[in-house]
Amino acid sequence: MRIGELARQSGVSVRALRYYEEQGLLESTRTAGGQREFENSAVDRVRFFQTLYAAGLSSRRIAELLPCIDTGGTTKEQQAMLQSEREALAHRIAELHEASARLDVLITASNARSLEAV
Amino acid sequence: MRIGELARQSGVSVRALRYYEEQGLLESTRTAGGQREFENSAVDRVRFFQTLYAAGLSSRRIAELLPCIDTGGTTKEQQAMLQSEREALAHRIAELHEASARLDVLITASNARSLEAV
DNA sequence: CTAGGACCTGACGCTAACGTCAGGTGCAAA
DNA sequence: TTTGCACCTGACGTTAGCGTCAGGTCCTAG
Repeated sequence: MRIGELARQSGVSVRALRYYEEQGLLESTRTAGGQREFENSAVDRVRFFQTLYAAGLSSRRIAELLPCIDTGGTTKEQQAMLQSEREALAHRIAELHEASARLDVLITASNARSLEAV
Repeated sequence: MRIGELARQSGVSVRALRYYEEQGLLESTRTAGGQREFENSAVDRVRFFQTLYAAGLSSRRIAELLPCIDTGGTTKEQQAMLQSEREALAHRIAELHEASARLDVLITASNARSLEAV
């Protein structure tokens, strides 16, 4: 499929797709006229990137993890990278929980005052 | 305390502290010579900011939430803001879990292959 | 064959959260 | 009083992840 179709199906902009390719995250063949041609599997791949981006990974980091993603992470180094990334994610999740808890304190404190007023 | 001391105690750079003040997140008095003077409570405040930053909030967003933080969020709008922010956090946490799960699949798949080799 | 929408390659623009000078002042110790 | 480190105010630099022209080509329907 061409880039516009991939953009529609994966829900990102054409510009973003070209950027991903530039960063080495996506591959494509070219038509005789020089237009990009993507595999159908690129749709899932791009969606996966979105998930990783949402989780706070950078393009560079995703590119580093790509061999693990494509080959399944066979070497020890790749295993270690996946592990450390998962730990980093766990750390980030904990931070979010912390922030959420802090907000909860504010919310419930305010509710308490509202109740006092009654 | 002065800005360098605050930086040390809160673990952020002097530049960052000036930036926070510029964004309306921090207040300070000035000495006769024009140097910033901070309350001791600023240390916790800055650490709280770090927590919120880590959770993905922007300076602007934190500034919007400040009235809730300082007064405890009394008005309905403030309550609504805190609630919606907490929901946004929950959403982000879910995204992180999703990403973590995707990584797990890769890791365990690889382990499975390692076992096959045995 | 032609219109015109999709695509191409630069290349500059943008925002956030600071980093990093530069050039000058405050302040506390000796 | 003289160091000399801490602090001050600009103001430009940096990075990521695209957005957005500009100017030109491809492709396909009619």
